Amino acid sequence: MMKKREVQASVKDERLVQKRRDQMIKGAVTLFKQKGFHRTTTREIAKAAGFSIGTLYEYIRTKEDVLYLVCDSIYDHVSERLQQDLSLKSGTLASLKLGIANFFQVMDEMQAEVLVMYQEVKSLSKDALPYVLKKEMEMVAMFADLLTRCVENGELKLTEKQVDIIAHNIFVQGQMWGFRRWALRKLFTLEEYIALQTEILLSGISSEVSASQEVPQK
Amino acid sequence: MMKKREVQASVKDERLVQKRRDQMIKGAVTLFKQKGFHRTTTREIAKAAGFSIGTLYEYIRTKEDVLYLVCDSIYDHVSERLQQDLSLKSGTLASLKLGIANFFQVMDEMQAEVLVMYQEVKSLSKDALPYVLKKEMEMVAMFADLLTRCVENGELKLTEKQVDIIAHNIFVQGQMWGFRRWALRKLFTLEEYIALQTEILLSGISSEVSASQEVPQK
Amino acid sequence: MMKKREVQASVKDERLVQKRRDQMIKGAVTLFKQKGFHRTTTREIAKAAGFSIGTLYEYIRTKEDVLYLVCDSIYDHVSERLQQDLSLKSGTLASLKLGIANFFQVMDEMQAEVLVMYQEVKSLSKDALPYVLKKEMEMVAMFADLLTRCVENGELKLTEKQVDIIAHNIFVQGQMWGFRRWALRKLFTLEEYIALQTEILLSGISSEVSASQEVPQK
Amino acid sequence: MMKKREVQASVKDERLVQKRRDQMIKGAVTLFKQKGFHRTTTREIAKAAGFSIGTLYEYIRTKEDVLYLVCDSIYDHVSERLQQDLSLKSGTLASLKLGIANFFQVMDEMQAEVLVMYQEVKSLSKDALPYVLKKEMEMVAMFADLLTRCVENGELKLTEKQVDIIAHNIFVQGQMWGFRRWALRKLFTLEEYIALQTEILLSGISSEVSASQEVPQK
DNA sequence: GATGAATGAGCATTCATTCAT
DNA sequence: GATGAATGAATGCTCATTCAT
Repeated sequence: MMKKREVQASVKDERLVQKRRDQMIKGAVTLFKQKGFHRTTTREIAKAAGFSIGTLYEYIRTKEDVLYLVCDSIYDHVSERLQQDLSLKSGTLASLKLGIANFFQVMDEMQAEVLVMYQEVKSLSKDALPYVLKKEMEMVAMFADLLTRCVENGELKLTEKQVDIIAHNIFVQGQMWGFRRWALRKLFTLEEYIALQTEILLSGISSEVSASQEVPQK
Repeated sequence: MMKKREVQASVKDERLVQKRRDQMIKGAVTLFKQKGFHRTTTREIAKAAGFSIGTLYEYIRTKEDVLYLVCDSIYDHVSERLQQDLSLKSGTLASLKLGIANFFQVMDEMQAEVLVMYQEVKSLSKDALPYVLKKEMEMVAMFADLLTRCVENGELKLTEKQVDIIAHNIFVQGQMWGFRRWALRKLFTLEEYIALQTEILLSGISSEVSASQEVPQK
Repeated sequence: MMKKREVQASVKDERLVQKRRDQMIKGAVTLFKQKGFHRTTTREIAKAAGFSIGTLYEYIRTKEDVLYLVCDSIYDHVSERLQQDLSLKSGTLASLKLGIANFFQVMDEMQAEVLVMYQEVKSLSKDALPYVLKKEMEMVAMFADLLTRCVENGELKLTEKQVDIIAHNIFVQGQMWGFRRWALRKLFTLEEYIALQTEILLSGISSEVSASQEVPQK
Repeated sequence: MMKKREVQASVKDERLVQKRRDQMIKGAVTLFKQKGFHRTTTREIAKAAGFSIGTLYEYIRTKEDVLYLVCDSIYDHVSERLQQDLSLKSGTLASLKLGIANFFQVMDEMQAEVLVMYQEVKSLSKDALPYVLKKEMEMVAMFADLLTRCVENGELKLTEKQVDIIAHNIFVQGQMWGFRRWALRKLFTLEEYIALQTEILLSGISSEVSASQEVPQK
């Protein structure tokens, strides 16, 4: 796990800093969702967080810090959820399916946050960007690990490269649901989407027989 | 095909308008790539396009018009390329593979433009956004058509829903190469990426025997 | 009569200059009425006049020239109308009444133009302003002359100062009808206004008996 | 009395808002006098008021707000002065004369402000204009009241319409002194002007014998 | 003589950031 | 620690004027 990039605060009391930042992040996410990072003013963030503009600047140095804090917080939430699901599973096909399903579920729940993050990361300074990108790689790596364990267990037959690309695909298809929900919702429910993607993903890969009969035919 | 949303120009000469807008788009893409839409000033756009700020505003009404013009131009380029590839092909597996490969190729070539577009669309007004999103759906539909023809020819066995989701997947995996090249490049060349994705896509789907022997083993 | 302040034109043909300027003034008055001088652009003036912005500048040097031309033209019209009425009349009370009535009538007809002029004169340069103000004094002087002739004829008994102030009053009350028509119209018709003002003006001044029976009692 | 149209301020402290706006109005009047509303920039207003452009916008929303504030303030001053004079007087001829004299005096003192207002009101938005015009009607109404009381007391013999028109005349003659001082000053002192106008006004109207002996013969 | 594309100084307004209270 | 008034650089956009065709 990486060392956190520090955002400097004037206030000393660590507990207070955390509390204020949580308020700040909560307010900022709502605003960024609505209007994006650039169209949101620091005053609005302060107001949404429930304190004055002066106080806001006691806990951050620049507006960009808020974006970083938001991105960091989102990743923490998603990572945490994933870790719970993934780390404990043995390398079985069933656990893989569950992991994927849960990931898509998280992406659905945090859709707004994830959307915000992907549209605004590029606004992060050269300083913060790599940190955030590395976080993303960590999440892809979790899926790669899961797949690798399945391969080791003989449940899947994949080359290393295939493991990598499929891990990426899972991750991207999860994001896709968050990103393109406006289009996909017209075609599928989340459950259908999960079932279809899982089936396609595994159909050519698993040692099992094709699972096509599992696809819900709405 | 949709009717184009018009961007109003003060200048009457249509040929000149086209020329100046091309200069403008070219300059703007470069700048948006570097700094994003919001951090780019209209003055910078004018300068990059090779004319004065006053002249810029002879060809657009607002800064957002530039973004719209950029997005529109990107879609036109990509669509055009796709149409060439896709429309002429008969519904054979070979033609599908070619179509996918070409799409990924376009995404690689236009990576910067596509990246710009995806990070900035949300900055479009409520007026322009649906137009751009519809363009995207058109492109997904091209793949869906292609797949449907393969199904009709008996080369693939897919339900309608599967056609839809796979069309989306192809599209998103193309974008993924554009978006996440920074990560993927460390793992694959474009050719490998194309080969791997194609294989995974078709392995569980086609009526043929698994095509695993085609995967390049670098 | 003053020498006209010249507005320089690039075009030589005097007849053409006059024609184009008439178009220009007509268009400009309409626009100034609607939006005032400052909110009207030279492009709009050119368009309203029926030619291009380039052509506009063949006949004037600056935007302010248009305002001067407009003001000058309005004064010419009003002066001309007044001169017809006033100069020919002998110094009788009846002729005075007629003169006043006609002036108020003109002010009613040219209300828009006069309104424009009074709200925009201050925008004239230090160069043009005195010229326009002198025009105004000339018009006041016409009334003073008329009154003086009445005094000489024994129809009125007035000191010189009284002549001056009454001339001003007549002029200002005429303008008042133009300026404050929005308020006055709710109270009086033009005819009533003329009758009332005339009566008030003359009641304390003329050698006759009070003319109160002339007041229309609507 | 009308409800005030509110001009929104970001600053909360009402006392400070009033103080800053007073500074602002004072600076703005000076500038508008010199160059008119349109030729005055917001930066100049801020500077004249003694603070930065940013601070200016903490107390107004748009440049037009400054104009409105100026107009409003002028009316308040004039109204206040008038109210003191007019409201307390019984309906005697002497009090009427005093009222008129005081009004002309105010117009002389506030000449610059009044001039500014009359040349710039038309620049007010459709929102603010009616408010300002109504203020004007209120002032005319004060004179009408005064005249009516004189009629009731038998000091004047006037029809209702005559009351209305004379109230308007008084008001306009007051403004005339402010507006046309450049011309009138050559002919009269303020005192002479007041005396002459009062005499003319009352000579045909009052129940007294003509007051011509009161005219100052400078 | 007429046209209209090009120019760029100028302007209103915003907003991140600071700092005295 | 909290507040919010003050700041002024920065920005989108306008428009009078010019000049090559």
